Amino acid sequence: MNIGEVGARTGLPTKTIRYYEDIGLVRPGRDSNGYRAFGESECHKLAFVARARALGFSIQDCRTLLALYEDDGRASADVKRVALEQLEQIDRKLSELQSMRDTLSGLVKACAGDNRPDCPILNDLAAP
Amino acid sequence: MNIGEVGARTGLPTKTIRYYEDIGLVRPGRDSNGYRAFGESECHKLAFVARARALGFSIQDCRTLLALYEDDGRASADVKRVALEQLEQIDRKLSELQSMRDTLSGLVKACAGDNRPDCPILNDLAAP
DNA sequence: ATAGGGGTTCCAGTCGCTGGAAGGTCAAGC
DNA sequence: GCTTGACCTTCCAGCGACTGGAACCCCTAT
Repeated sequence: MNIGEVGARTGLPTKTIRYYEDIGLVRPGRDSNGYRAFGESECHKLAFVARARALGFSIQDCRTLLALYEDDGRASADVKRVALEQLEQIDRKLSELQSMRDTLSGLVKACAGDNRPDCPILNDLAAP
Repeated sequence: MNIGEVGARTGLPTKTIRYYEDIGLVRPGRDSNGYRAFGESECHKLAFVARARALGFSIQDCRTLLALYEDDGRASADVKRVALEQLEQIDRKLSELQSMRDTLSGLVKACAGDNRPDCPILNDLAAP
């Protein structure tokens, strides 16, 4: 399978797939013409990574998850721990964003948005 | 005022302040010994930027907001537009994170987290 | 023979810092 | 006067996870 087809199947840009090879996430073979040759399993791994990335897991987490996935003797607790940490990370980010949103939306509401210079948004940034 | 005091006043690391000078956000003078010399207004600008950054505005947005702040003839509509775009950005990010959270928390709940290898999280990543 | 659509490599840039090395400056204490 | 330590300076490199572009090779169809 060429890189283009893998991209089409996984939804990953070819650039990203090459990058994933660069950093050792996958190790496709090579055709005699120098083209990367992906087997089903490499393609599957990439799809796995694509889904993990879509859940916000870091590349390092993806490495860990892939290793666990390929380890028949894994404990699901190990997977769960990684996932829980990611969930906590998301929650931290969510609450940070939510508090930004609260502040900003208050300021936006307070701003007339007309052609006069008076502006509560700038006032707040200048001295909250 | 030396960079250290500006850092203490604004809460910004000195590294960041030097970086902000590098990219032209502020233009402190220099003492005869080569040290940066910040006046009240430069320090105030940095505090302004620090607060804008804390609301998630990009450096480019900060430039725009600073310029508007310093323009007595601005229209508050121009400020509001920048803020509204940022609010929308935050909302997009929030909903993306929320949907990650939903998926991930469902998977985490479904995972026993014991020492057996069977794991819904990995199953989902492998084929959702 | 040529055109196009694959593929390859390598290098640089993104964003917003952050770390570290190598060195100059200043105030306090001995 | 000398040392110590905290400050300051510059410059260069690296983070994460790609992304863009240049320059080139390969394959197929017309």
